[in-house]
Formats: sequence, structure tokens, C-alpha cells
Amino acid sequence: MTPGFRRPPAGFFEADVLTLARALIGAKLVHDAAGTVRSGIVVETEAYSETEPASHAYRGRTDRNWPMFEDGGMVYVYLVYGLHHCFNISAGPRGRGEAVLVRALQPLEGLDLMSQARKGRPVGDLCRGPGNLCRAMGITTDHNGADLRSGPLRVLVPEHPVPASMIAASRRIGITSARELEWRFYLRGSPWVSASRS
DNA sequence: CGTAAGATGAAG
DNA sequence: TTCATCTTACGG
Repeated sequence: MTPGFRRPPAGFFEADVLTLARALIGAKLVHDAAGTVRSGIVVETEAYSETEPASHAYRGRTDRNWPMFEDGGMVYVYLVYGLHHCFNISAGPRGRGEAVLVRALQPLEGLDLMSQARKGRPVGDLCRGPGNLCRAMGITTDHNGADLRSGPLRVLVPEHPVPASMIAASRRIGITSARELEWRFYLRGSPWVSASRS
């Protein structure tokens, strides 16, 4: 266990999705695979809920989105545009369709592996954007339905919480509905966050 | 069934 | 701005 980080307290992932999306900023995402370790600090997230139309959960549970409806802390990974994976963390209690999309990480460990997976892109781009981060971290649909508290993917929270004043909110990126909601959160001033689209 | 659109990324 | 690439979800 890395100094400065600890296992999340009980109930951490059962919080409502907006609370969790904020609480994940500054947390550490770790992937252990085949004796290798990759990790990074979460610097950008987005909340998605069954209550708004931009969410996969808006029209109820399906074969794809079912992890969103499971207990908080379950991994939801899906493929977008037939090319890129997106990594989400289920929030809230079982039966409620909510998840946090992780959009960017500050790379911490396993930079060599990440760089290899990302074809030698600059460090600043390794984990910038949801698809890029999955590629760098080696996250695929194989991880769909995994438990973040017991599997090869883990989340650790900082011992000293990120001050609320360091977390900024904005509109979500790349969606066509519910544009007005400011459900994207990022570490203020971080150079690792993804760029906005039009 | 057929098909349109998608929580993106990279190149031109 | 365009295109790669393919699954999902929805309509017929």
C-alpha cells in the first residue's frame, strides 16, 4: 500500500454519484496485472445518473449498462465508437443506475508500460481522455463487473483529502443531451486533464 | 432484421 | 474537419 493512500472507508462507493465523482478526485487508481503495476491519480471525472438522458442508465437496465445498477464500487467498462474503452465506477446502492466516468489520470507508476501501450506518446497524453487512460492502464471490457475492492483494479483514497476549493465543476464533454448540467469535476489547475470539445 | 448514433482519438 | 470501427438499442 502506497504511503499517503489508504483503502476507502466503508460506504465510500455507495455515496450518490455527484458526491463520489468529487471524492474520486485525488484518489489513486491501481492496476495489478501479471506482476506489473500501473497507477495514476484521478484528476478528472464525470457523473452519470439514471435521472438524466445523457446517461446509459436513463432507459433502465440493459445487457450493457447493468453494472451501473449494482452496488457502488463495481467496474463498468464499455466500448465507444467501436474503438475506445471507457472506465466507470458504479455509485450508489444496488438498484440505482449511477456511475462515475474517469476521464483523466496523472500517471504515477508503470510509466514504461503505459508509454509502450500508447505508442510513445508524450507523458502528458498517456492518460488524458477516457479512451487513452484505458489504453495506458490496460483496462478492457474484461474488467467489466469487477469489484474495485477485491480485484486487480483498486482505488485508494488520499490520507489528506483534496480541499473542496481545489475541485472545479463544468459541463460534461462529448454529450448531446443534458448539456447544462455541470457534472464534470477536475483538479483545478492540473495539466493532466483532458481538453474540452465543442 | 436494418440501421443510426455513440460518455473518442488522431490525423489532415 | 474527417474518419476509423463496431456494438447497442430501437424501430419496422
